[in-house]
Amino acid sequence: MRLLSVAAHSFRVKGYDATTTRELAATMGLQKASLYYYISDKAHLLYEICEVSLQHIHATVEAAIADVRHPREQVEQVILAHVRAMLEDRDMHATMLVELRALSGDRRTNIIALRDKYEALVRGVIARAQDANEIRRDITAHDLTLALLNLLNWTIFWYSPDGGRTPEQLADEFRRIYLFGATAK
Amino acid sequence: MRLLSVAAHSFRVKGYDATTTRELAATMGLQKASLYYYISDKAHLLYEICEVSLQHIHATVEAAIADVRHPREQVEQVILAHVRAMLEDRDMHATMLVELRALSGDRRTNIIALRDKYEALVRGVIARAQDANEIRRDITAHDLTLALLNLLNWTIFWYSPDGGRTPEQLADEFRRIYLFGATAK
DNA sequence: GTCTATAAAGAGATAGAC
DNA sequence: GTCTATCTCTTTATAGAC
Repeated sequence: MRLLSVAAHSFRVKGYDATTTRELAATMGLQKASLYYYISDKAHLLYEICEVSLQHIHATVEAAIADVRHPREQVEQVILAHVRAMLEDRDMHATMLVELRALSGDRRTNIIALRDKYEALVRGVIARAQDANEIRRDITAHDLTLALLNLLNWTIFWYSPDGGRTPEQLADEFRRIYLFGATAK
Repeated sequence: MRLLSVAAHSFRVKGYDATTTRELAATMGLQKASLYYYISDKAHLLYEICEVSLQHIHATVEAAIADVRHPREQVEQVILAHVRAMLEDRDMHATMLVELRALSGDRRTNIIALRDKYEALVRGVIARAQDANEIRRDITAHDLTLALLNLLNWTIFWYSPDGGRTPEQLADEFRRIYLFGATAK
């Protein structure tokens, strides 16, 4: 639905609270009241954005590792797929990352559950690579996962497609830094 | 000033726009009108929080590397000082990181300048370590800096002091991952 | 599906007394 | 410094016609 994209764009640039239903309606070429034919309330838009975002990332990363046997190669595919998915739709994913706190009640609970499920997917990949002795074991899979998501997620706030680098090039830099470190030659 | 801490806390938890001056006044034990004895407008609070946050991080990191000669040790000190400073006052620094977009005009310009100045400080450390061949040169100092700040900054959104780990322990994990990678043994 | 009109509540900020 | 009272504007959301 196009309304979701319009909302995601405004939510990323101005924030959820600072975006008014009037603006969204104007961008869609509608009157404010007409929005309520499509949505029950403003928070519903945010909820759907977060849901679509997390489901998309989960499915993309899951598909990327499906046919990969080697544990360390799985880690590499997670990095590439995650960066690609995020940067392909910055509006959606940046909104999900930053505006979750604006949700409340069941909506919030559901989105947090989806986020935890995705984290568990990544953590599983890391843990299996540790079992195969391909990833260091002096740091828990939990912390290695948080560090990886730190490294990848923040990118969405400074990346610009006009910067001359593709998501794939950036993902490869992150792959080298994450796996081999900044001191590697 | 205590008002700044109260505001920073609400801004981090609920967001700048979702926090009302009425709430801030109530938390301070004042009437809404009394706030305006201390501030000119609501955005002034956000501006001061961002300013104090960035000045504090800059000063802390600068002090941490002042007496360190060895280039790679400087990088290590940046990691430790940055993580320590951030986690010592999560309210202030998380607000600065997320709510900058709510500022406009000169206020926004000034804060972005402070942020750029801090990034330049870190980039200088990385670049000198590259010159000394202590840090890999197949990735630009610019990108190595962004990757490092990615890794460190996002932490503030999931770190809890109740989690059983100190900022120093986390900083050491980040140091190992950033310098030597997740595959190091 | 989309409109006009409007209800109902909440927001930031100011005036002026004490 | 802090108060009460209030202004003015903006917000989300609904009613009901077409």
